[in-house]
Parts: sequence; structure tokens; C-alpha cells
Amino acid sequence: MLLEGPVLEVAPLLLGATLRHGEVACRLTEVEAYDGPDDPGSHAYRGRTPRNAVMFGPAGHLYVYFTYGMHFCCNVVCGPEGRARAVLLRAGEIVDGADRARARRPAARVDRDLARGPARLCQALGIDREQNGHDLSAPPLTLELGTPAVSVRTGPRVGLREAADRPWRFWLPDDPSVSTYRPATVRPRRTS
DNA sequence: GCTCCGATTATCT
DNA sequence: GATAATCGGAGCG
Repeated sequence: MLLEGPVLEVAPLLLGATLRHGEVACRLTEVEAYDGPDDPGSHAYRGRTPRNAVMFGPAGHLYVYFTYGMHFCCNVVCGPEGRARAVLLRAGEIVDGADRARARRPAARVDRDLARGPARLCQALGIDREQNGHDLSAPPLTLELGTPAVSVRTGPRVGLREAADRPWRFWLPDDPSVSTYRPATVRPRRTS
């Protein structure tokens, strides 16, 4: 697979690609690039830790992390070993196995919301800790690239406090499954 | 140890 | 638009 390369080149290639986990398949419509050591917004910015170790591994593997005490999000690793480049899969359209996806996402009232958002995408596809480090060329969890998108839009990444100015979010224009942009939440300073 | 806060989401006003 | 829910990584001392 042609997954190894600079994040800004690989990220747009993932738009339109199909991530499949068993009977459920998702056509990716929105992704974000993270460039290891040079990117203050990346989990790998401060070096290798047990949590982010997969990011430092070979391209084509899945980096899954747990956040906000309840959600999983997943990235496709695209750097050579030691470089920690990865692309966060932010949203997509369920194109196969919608029944199963709906069962996993009871809160989704319409199919458009099944995988609209990084944690929703993981939930719809049944991705959690178990899949961290998984090789995406190995069924039942695989990534298949499609024909490169004709038109791609870019803009700032979602929910980051650091390096929010980098336009490293990529999406397919006018696709209804693209998540809505939200800047980082600012929590009130604790007064103790 | 202990504290802060996050690559989020669902739900309510 | 606002906010609660929930837990583990990372920084500090």
C-alpha cells in the first residue's frame, strides 16, 4: 500500500478510501494530518511513550487512542519507522453493513450521523483498544484506497489548542458526512 | 502521588 | 449554545 509518505500528501489520498471491519465498511470523507516531532498538536510531539508507540512504527498500521474517558479515535500511521506521522480518520459514510453500524450507534438518529465524527466512526466500525497497532492489510480490518478525489478542501484542525492555525484538515466538499467544525473548548480556570 | 485536561459526544435549553 | 459524563496520559514535585 502507498501509505508511507509526508502527511500532507497521504491525507488527501485517504479521502474516498474504504475502511472495512468485517461486515461494516466506511468511505472516508474527512481526515486530519499529524506530523510527529514537528507538530505541537500531535500526541508524538513530546517523544515516544507507551501510548503513542504505534505512531512510531511502520506505515499502514492503525493507531487507536482513548480520550475524554469514553471515546476511541483512530489514525492511519504513514511515516517510516521512528517518524510518528499519522492521519486521524474524522468522518465517513457507512457504505456496507449499516444494520450492524446502527446497532452499535443507537444514538444516531439518521444514517448520516453513524460515522460523522472520529469517535462515532470508531464506534460504528467496532474499533477500540483491541485494534491498536493492527496491520491494515490484514482482514478483517483493512484499508483500501480509492481513486484520488477530484476535489479536496482544507482548513484548520478540530478541537486543538496547539497549532490550530495549520490547515491540516482535509475533506470532500459538500459531503453530508463531514463533521461540523468546532474550535477547542476553553474550560474555566479552576479557583481553589 | 496528585492535578489538569484532552485530536469528543449526547442531550438539554 | 452549554454542559455533563468519564478516565488515563503526562507533567510536576
